[in-house]
Amino acid sequence: MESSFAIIGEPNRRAILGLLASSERSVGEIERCLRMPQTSVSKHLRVLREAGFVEARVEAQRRVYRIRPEPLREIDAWLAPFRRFWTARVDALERHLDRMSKGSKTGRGSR
Amino acid sequence: MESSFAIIGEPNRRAILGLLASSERSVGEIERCLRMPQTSVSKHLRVLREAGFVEARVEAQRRVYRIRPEPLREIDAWLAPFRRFWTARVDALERHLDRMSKGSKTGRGSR
DNA sequence: CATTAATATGCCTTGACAGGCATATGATTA
DNA sequence: TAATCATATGCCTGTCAAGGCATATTAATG
Repeated sequence: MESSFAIIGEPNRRAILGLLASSERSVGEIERCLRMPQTSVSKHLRVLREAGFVEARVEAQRRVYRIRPEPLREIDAWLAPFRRFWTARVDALERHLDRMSKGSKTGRGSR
Repeated sequence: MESSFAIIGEPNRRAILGLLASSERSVGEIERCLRMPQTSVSKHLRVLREAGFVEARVEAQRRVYRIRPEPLREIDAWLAPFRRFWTARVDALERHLDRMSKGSKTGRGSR
């Protein structure tokens, strides 16, 4: 399961990440929120953990999972070259860039 | 092959999209640039096309493919709730937001 | 019309992985 | 220590999709 991209291809995994986006949760909480079998949650969490999307803090018998941004950032970065397709308010400009090719260093801090 | 996320899970597909990000290309050009069998390119393009990532213009015997932004935008949108994890320069602010919840419109960029 | 170029499609095999179930591990409390 | 809660792991099975290969389709050109 190499790439970060493949990891978020799985809907349940996205759901888990979505949940954790708002705040950290224990496995049991995730299980209940998403109504998915505990064993399944644990497995997905393992994948997410090994890919660096989440990390766990041990708290008594439970493990509280939280987001780790790096892989998501990587994905965000990959999207960069495409942003001009919807960021460019001026259509003409976009068309222009299209044939002038490489000029993708669109300086201006977008985000 | 439902979701847009699953689509970009495939490395070759990302490569194709990456190529098209700079400018539109024919199947043959993609084939040569990426050194991947034509039949494979065509299949991936089909998947990308059906998922709305690309569209083709017919030009004589060749089909020139170009990016269609929508699905990529969808992915970009999905990332939104996570951006605060790396956008927040001030750690304290982030912690704060964590319990104050929604306030993610972090507009103002310095630098 | 025959040939060649450009692209698409069908079939087949193989490998990955999600889901279900049972069970193991580890920590807690009585 | 036994019983229980919380989480992880192992095995098995079905599914689905990528890659290879041959071939079909469509357009251009001689």
